[in-house]
Amino acid sequence: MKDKRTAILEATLKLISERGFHGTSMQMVADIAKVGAGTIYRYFENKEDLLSKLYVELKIEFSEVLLANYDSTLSFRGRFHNLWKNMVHYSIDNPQKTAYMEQYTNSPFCDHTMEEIHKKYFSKVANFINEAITQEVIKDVPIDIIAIFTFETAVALAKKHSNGMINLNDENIEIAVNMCWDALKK
Amino acid sequence: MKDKRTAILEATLKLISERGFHGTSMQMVADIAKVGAGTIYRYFENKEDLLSKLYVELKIEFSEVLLANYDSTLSFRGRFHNLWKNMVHYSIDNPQKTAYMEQYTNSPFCDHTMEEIHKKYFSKVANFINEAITQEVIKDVPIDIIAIFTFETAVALAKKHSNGMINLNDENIEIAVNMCWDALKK
Amino acid sequence: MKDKRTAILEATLKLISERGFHGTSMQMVADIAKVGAGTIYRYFENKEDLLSKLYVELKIEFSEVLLANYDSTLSFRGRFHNLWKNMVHYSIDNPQKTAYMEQYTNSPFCDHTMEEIHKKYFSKVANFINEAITQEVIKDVPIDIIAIFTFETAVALAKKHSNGMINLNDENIEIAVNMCWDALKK
Amino acid sequence: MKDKRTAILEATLKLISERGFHGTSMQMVADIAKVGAGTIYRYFENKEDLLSKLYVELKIEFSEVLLANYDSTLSFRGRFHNLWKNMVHYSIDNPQKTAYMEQYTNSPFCDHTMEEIHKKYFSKVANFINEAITQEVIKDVPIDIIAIFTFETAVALAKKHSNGMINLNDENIEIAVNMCWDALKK
DNA sequence: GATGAATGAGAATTCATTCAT
DNA sequence: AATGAATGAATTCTCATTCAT
Repeated sequence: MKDKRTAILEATLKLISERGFHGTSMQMVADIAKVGAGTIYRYFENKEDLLSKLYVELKIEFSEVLLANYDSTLSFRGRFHNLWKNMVHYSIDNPQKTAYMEQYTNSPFCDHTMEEIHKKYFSKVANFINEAITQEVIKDVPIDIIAIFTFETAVALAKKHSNGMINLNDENIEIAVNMCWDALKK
Repeated sequence: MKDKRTAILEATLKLISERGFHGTSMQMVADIAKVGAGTIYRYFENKEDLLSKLYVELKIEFSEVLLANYDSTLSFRGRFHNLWKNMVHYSIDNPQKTAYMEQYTNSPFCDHTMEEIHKKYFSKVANFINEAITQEVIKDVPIDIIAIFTFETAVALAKKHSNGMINLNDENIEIAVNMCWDALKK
Repeated sequence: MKDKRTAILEATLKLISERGFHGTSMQMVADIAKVGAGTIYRYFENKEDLLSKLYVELKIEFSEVLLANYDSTLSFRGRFHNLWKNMVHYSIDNPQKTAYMEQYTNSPFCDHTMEEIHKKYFSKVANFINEAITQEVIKDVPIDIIAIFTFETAVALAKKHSNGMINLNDENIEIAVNMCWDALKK
Repeated sequence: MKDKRTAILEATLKLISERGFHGTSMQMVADIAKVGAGTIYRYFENKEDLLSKLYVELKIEFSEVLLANYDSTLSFRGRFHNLWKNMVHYSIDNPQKTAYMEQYTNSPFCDHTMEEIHKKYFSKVANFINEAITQEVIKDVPIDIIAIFTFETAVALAKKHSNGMINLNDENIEIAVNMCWDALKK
């Protein structure tokens, strides 16, 4: 059954986003998932594999959300606004998933295999950016620098929102997306 | 002696930046610091305290570096450029310290106590930003949003440089600082 | 079906002779036997029972081989030579079975129940020995001491051969059987 | 302190000779040794290392006992009798140690590293045997075959004695040592 | 102050066995 | 009869922390 696998992944997400890798034992995952401890190992090779599989699933989901309402009839600016807002809304609406992905990225589990996966699932976004560069709508700078001014800022904002440090209401989102666009546009 | 305390902090920095919280035991710290395992507990209450104290020291050092060449006769833009470049250069030159701070920030150890400390040591920078807002040189937006477009971008860039994903040469730094400024300026 | 039972016993023999009791899980046995894990428990009560049943079957086979070419027209010496060589050849030709039996004998599984079985299946050999004692061809000593100078030496030789420590060619076998006989003969 | 190390080794010997490798957990060893579970790992790398170190210590002790009363003024036959009786008496007097060594030898832990150790500590015995061969007192056969007719028989006898299958009184020992000698002598 | 041997709770993982299908 | 997913007790081993020296 897919049920148990899903329950395990959900328990892992919940626990790790709240307590960190450190503070989450396989037993805890099993308990929250209402599953025997050994059952986890029927679906995942070991703890590292569990964390990695969860990360990949979340990244895929995230990448799909970004382009949910992609509309090629819009201006680049309009498309960028949509993309960026999707990112922020997802991050706000899914604080656990966001926290998990951030934590995973900054952990020794996240090796170079993961970068491949990252690139694979974000290729559509990369295409959009490259097109905008070619059309001279945004600055002609390395795409990784562009990424920082889009992804990292969006995620960081959502994180501060979840922390309660910022109130990301519509007004503030509008401010932020415009700051992003100012940074990128030619 | 201050010596042992310093040796412990340095060993902690080295080990954790290379192996993560997970992979660093108190025994390892003691060995690298050439100190008995029990000695750590004369200077720090426990592991969490050690990690936290190290974080605070690094944050203070970092905050002091930022304003190293602060020159009130320069334009806001010029002062911002200096500030931002200090940040990037420090991050590039001190990859272990940067890695440590990032890791700590994304860990469950980093609770709200830390935010206070953060604010305390960055008050001078905050003053500079607020003055620029008042003088209508940069956008009038919450300071935490400003922070994201300055700190987070700078650190993220340095991290990608350390990873080898970007080559942060002078040209790229100039590009990035201008993107930052475009995001902020009115 | 007898098929599955046989497949399970063969898989057990193969695995345990190669990997030991320790290194052989019921799942491995099931996999090699191409049988569901639960199926083993239709034929054997539990792991211990499986190991014990296999041991008994091997001991029976072994005891039958010993007297394969028993020829009552031969001298005692001739009959002993045949018997002993059968033993050595069987041990050399069936290293897995020999390894299994040795391992089982030296394990806590092998309790006193097994000694009964041992005696039962080797009664014919015991009769032959006792007859030789009565006829004053071999020394009049307890049969268990005789057994050591026949069985144990044969098996130990075969084991050293399998290890590669001795090359049990025909010459060496002849040497050894004569040493045995010298030990026994009056 | 050597105390704890010794206590751990003694507990291991006792438990494993009674319950086997399988049936002996590190926790049991710790409990019997009256030591914390972690303490074992201060003295031994892991379970395998513990078992191996114990084996080596026992083999050394055993090899020393064999030649305890070696007297070069005696005939070869006399020296062999002493040697062999030492072996039997040690095996009878130390059933746990004997059981342990037997068990270890027949386990997957016992790899080829051990053979080196075996040869090292029994070199004096080997020298004695080789001398007897040179002097044409015993048969000129491979030393490993000689070894089987001395060591294996002695240990096997002692084991049967411990099992209660044989009563190894002085008479029976005399019988057995003579059988051995008959097997070896020219 | 400094040490490091000792501790034992807790971690990840395995595996014999069961039982619903 | 046969299966194999599920289980959870048991295992090995780690490591933060203590405390006698």
